[in-house]
Amino acid sequence: MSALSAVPSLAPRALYEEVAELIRQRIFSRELEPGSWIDELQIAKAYGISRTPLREALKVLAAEGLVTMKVRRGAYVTEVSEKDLRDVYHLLSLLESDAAAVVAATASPADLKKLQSLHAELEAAGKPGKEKHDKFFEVNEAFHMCLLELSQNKWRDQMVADLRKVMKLNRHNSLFKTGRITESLAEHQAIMAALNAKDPAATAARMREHFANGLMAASATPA
Amino acid sequence: MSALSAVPSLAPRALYEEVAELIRQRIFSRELEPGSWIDELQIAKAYGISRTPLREALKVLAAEGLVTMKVRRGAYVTEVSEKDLRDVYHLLSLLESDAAAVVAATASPADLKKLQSLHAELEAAGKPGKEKHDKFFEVNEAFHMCLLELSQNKWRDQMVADLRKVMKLNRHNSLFKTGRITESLAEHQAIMAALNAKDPAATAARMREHFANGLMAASATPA
DNA sequence: ATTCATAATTATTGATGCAAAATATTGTAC
DNA sequence: GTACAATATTTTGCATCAATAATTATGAAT
Repeated sequence: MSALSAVPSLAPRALYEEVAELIRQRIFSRELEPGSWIDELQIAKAYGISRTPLREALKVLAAEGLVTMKVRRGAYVTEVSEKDLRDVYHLLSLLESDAAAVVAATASPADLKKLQSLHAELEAAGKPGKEKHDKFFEVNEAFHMCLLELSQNKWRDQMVADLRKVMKLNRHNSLFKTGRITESLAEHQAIMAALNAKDPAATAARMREHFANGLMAASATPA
Repeated sequence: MSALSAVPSLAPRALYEEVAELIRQRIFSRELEPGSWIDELQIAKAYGISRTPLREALKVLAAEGLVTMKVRRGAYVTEVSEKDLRDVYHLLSLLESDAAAVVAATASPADLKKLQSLHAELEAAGKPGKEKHDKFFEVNEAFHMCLLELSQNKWRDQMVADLRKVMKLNRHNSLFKTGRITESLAEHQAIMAALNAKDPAATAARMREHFANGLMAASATPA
C-alpha cells in the first residue's frame, strides 16, 4: 500500500533506490535544506513506507556525499562550503579533461561525427536571438556526457556523476559565471578542433580552460 | 548479544560500519571470492547479528564498488576485469599526480620537511641488503597518503580511498611490476626534487611516470 | 536565581516476522 | 529420454517491534 507512484517500470528498481531518487530530488530542489536534519519518521509516513528501505536509501545517499550520517543522530543534508565546491569543481575539471584527452586519442570517425553533430546542435541552440537557454544547457550536458561515455571508463563515469550531484547542493552559484553562451561556444569549438586533430594534450588543455573560464575570477582567495 | 568483539572503542561506530569493515577484510583476503554470492543469512548467523545492519553494510560496500547488488538476487562480490584494473589505475594516477601538483604549488616549508623525512625513511627501508620490504611498502603508502592529505581535498581523498579498495580486489597482480624498489626510489627522488623546486607541472609529470612505470609493459593492448 | 542531577520523552539502531519472487526440483506427458 | 509444467524451497525485500542512547525538561539544592 505504498503511496509512491506505482510505476511498474521496465527496469524494476528496489524500493530503496526509488526512495533514494525521491530524496535526491527533494535535496536538489532545496525542499530539504543543507544542514537540516532528515526526519525518518516523517518521510516514511509521507511516502507510506516503512523506515527500513528509507534507512537503506539514506546510506546510499551518504555514500554519494549528499547526506552525512552522524552516529545516533541520524542523517543530515550535507553542507558544502565554498571550498568544497571549488574542490569538487577542480576534480570535475581534472576528470573531464582527462576523458576528453582519452577520446582524442581513441575516438573512431563515427564517434567524432557524433560529437560534431552534438556541437552543431549546441551552436544552433546558442544562436543569439534564440532565448531557449534551457535547450543550450541540455545539449551542453549531452556533449559532456557523450565525451565521458566515449572515454569508456565506467569508474570515472560514476565519480563524475557523484561529483555532479554534490555540485547541485549549492544554491547561490556566486562562484560561477553565468550567461557566457558565446564564450562557451567558442571554447567548445576549440575543444572540437583539438579532438578532430586527435591531439590529446591540446584537447585536455582546451577542456581545462573551458572549466577554468566557468569559474568566477578568484575573488576571496585565501592566503 | 553480538558475537562481534565488544570493542567499546573511543570512536563508537555504528554496527553496520563495523560489519562493513569485516566484510571488506573478508573480500580482500579472498575468503569471499569475486563473483561469488554473499549469503546474508549465513553471515548474519556467523556474526550473531540480524540481517538489517548487514544489509545496510552491503549497501555501503556497493557504493564503494566492492560488491554489486542485483535486484531480487542479493549481493555479489564485484568481479573486476583487467580493463577495470587498468581504468582504475589510470584514475589513481590522474588523481594522485594532480594532488602532487597542488602540493608543489602550495606546500609550506614544514610540509616539505615532512615529505622529505618520509622520503628519507623510504630510502632507509629500501636499502639493498635489508629485506624488510614490508616496511618499504608501508612507508611508501604513508608518503602517498601524506601527499594526498597535504593537497587538502577531502573529496579526492574519498575517491582515492575507494579506488584503492577496488584495486585490492584483484588477485594476480600480473598487471603490475614487482620488486622494483630501486627504480621506485629513484622516481620518488625525482618527485621530491620537483616538489622542492615548487614546480607543479614537473611534479605531476614525475608522479605520472612513477605510476606508468609501475605498470607492466603493455601486453595485450587492444586495437 | 543558577546549576546540577534525575527523569521522561523522543529518535536512532538492531531484531524478528511475513510476504512476494525467483530458482530448483519433481513429476508427467509426449 | 527429453521437455515442459507445476510445486516446493530458498531468499530477497519490506514492515513491525523492541531496546538503547541522547536530549530536553523538570525539580531540588546551594
